[in-house]
Amino acid sequence: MKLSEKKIQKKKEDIILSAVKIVNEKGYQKATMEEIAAELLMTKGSLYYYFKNKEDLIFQCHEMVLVQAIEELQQHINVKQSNEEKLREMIKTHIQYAIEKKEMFNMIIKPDQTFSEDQLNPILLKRNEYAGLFDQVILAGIKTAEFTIDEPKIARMILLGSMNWIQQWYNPFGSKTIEELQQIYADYMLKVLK
Amino acid sequence: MKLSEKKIQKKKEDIILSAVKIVNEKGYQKATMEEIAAELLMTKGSLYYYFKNKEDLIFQCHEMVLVQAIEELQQHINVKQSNEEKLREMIKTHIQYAIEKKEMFNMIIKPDQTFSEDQLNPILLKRNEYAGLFDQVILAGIKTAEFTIDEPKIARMILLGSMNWIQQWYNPFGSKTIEELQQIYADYMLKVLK
DNA sequence: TACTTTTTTGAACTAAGTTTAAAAATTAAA
DNA sequence: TTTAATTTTTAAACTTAGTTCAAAAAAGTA
Repeated sequence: MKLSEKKIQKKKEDIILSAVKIVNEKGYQKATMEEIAAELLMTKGSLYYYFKNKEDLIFQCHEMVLVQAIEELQQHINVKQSNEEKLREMIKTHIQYAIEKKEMFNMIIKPDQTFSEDQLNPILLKRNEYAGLFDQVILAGIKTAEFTIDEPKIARMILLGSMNWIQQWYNPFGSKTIEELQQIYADYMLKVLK
Repeated sequence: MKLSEKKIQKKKEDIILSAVKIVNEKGYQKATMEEIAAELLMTKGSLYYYFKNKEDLIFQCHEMVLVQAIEELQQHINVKQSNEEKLREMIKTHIQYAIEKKEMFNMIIKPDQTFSEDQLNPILLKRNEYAGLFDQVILAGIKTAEFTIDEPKIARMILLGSMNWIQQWYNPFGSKTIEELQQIYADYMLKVLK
């Protein structure tokens, strides 16, 4: 009983990892069930033993990636001192994700293009959890007078929106390195908050 | 000759309008050729007499919408006086589009999720044309010392990115009206530029 | 009216997601 | 260790949406 459940769990994770890999390469639409299965030397039919359908599989990929991202952000909140410093680190982390996990990130930020009604709600909850970490730091910064701003929620959405946009134009061979972008964005975003 | 060409042109426009309508309602994926045709009391096969394939049809929808948007922006540049005022108006217009033409806007801002290599280039050119209008005003504002900023291109991408993001969370029944949002965004974005 | 060209159609084809009955592999029992 | 039960995988069939195509219908022309 216990053993076979672990085995099935392991298999699910393997499939999720394969799917994450292929979605990262090709995006949701072009990642076919066949290719995801082939990666593991299976046939696509087998995937339906573990997942209800493609949407369910990708949903669980989504969960895995977003949970990791939240954990990573959380660490930054715990470590740094001033709220400005915390936020700078969070901005850097977010930009890193936006650039390096582009396709998966895409599903996370625009879930409505991928998922249907019933899956959308838990996704939006997780996303709010992520955004809430930024809110925490912004509100704390307002309390300590590091930031002065009337609309913290909108400011946060400006922050995330502008950062999410980076992956639309970022070019690894462009004139700016990731580090430079992280620096510039952190600076400009703090101008909004101050 | 002339007459029949006009007739065919008219028909193409009808199809494009039908497609724009349905894409606006359902997004690219869920807008089927069948439904687009049915709207005009045709069968889907007929569409292929006028357009090479779905991508081509949607591409031409894209062109039509983006050309209109550029024209509208251009008018704001011509009318207003200071660069700050121009930019405020442009921001308001952009936000209006982002909210009211959500699905079509989506295709425009994330064309890589919809189009393939060969169609992508002309699309990116048009998009640059649109973005270029913002650059114009930002650079003019730097010259007149209305704005002080080292990275005008990145600032522009922050502007557009944060505005494009609005449609992800905007809710017509939420606590902020479009007009309030336009005002707040214009204010916050100018904090970045100043 | 008869002929030609344009437009539309409906059926067939393809590709990808999904279902399913049966085969294969694994596990448990005798 | 053989047999039976259960789990897992498969291959084929099915569905849906995009696409192609030959033929029919409609429109235009002489």
